[in-house]
Amino acid sequence: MSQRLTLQKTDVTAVSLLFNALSNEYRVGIVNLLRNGAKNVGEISEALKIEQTMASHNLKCLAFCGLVTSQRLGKTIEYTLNRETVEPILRLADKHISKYAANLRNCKTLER
Amino acid sequence: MSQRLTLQKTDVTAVSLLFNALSNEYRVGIVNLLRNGAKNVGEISEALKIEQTMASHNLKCLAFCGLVTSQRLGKTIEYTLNRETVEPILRLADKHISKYAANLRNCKTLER
DNA sequence: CCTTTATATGACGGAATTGTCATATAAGCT
DNA sequence: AGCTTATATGACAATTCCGTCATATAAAGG
Repeated sequence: MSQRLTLQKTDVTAVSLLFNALSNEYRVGIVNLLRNGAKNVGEISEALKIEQTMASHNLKCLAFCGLVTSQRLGKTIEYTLNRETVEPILRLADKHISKYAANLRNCKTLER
Repeated sequence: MSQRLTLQKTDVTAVSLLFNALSNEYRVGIVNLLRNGAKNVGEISEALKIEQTMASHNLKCLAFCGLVTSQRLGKTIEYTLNRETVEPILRLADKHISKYAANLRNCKTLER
C-alpha cells in the first residue's frame, strides 16, 4: 500500500552511462576543445593529436549521449558542443576538483 | 612568445577521473542513496542489495574523489554525501538526460 | 585476551573497454 | 565514372575494470 511511490528522481543507470561518456580522457579533451567553437573531425584529431579513427569513435559516443551534435558541411562533418548542459557540468566538475579532489590528477586508474 | 598562456581552465585528466567515479551503476546508486542521509556500509549494502566487499570497494573510490566522506562511529563507519557539489551535478545530469538523452537507458555498453 | 561484528584490503579470473588496423561510405572534383 | 579527401564502421588483440573470494584490521563485549 504505502510502498514508496516511484517518482524515480534519478535514473541511476542513465546517469552512470552519461558520466561514462565523460570518463575518458579523449572524450573530455574533445568536449573541452569544442568549448572554443565547433570543429570538424580533422580539426579535432589534429588539435588533440589523436588518430582520425579514435576521434570518430569517441565522437560517436559523445553524440549518442547528446553531449555534442553533428552537421555535415560538404565533405566535412562539424561537431558542436551542447553548451547548455555540458558547460555547467564542466564548471561544477572544475569546482569540485579544486575544492575537494585537488590530488585527483595523481592517480591513473582509480585505486581500490 | 605569444604561446597561449596556460590558464588551464579545465584539467582534462582530473575531470575524466572524477566522472569515472560516477560511471558505475553501483557508485551512482550509492551516491543517490546517500541523498536521503548518511548511512554506514552495512546499511548501504543492504539497501542496494550488494555485497559488503563491493560496497567497500566502491565507497573507497567515491571517497578518494571527494564525493563522499566517512566517519567512524564505534564499530560502524558512516558515509556522508558531499552534497555541495554532488547534488547540483546530479541535477544537471538528470536535466541533460531528460532533455537530450532520453533513450540513454536502452543501451547497455555505449555502442561504437 | 578471545570472540564477534563491522569494514577494508589484496588477489585473481572473467568481462568490458580501448587503440589500431582494414575497410566502407559519402561528397566533391576532374 | 574514377579519383581523392573526409569520416565512419567493424573486428580484434591488448589493456583495464569488476565481482568475488580469502584474509586483515579494528572496535566492542564478554
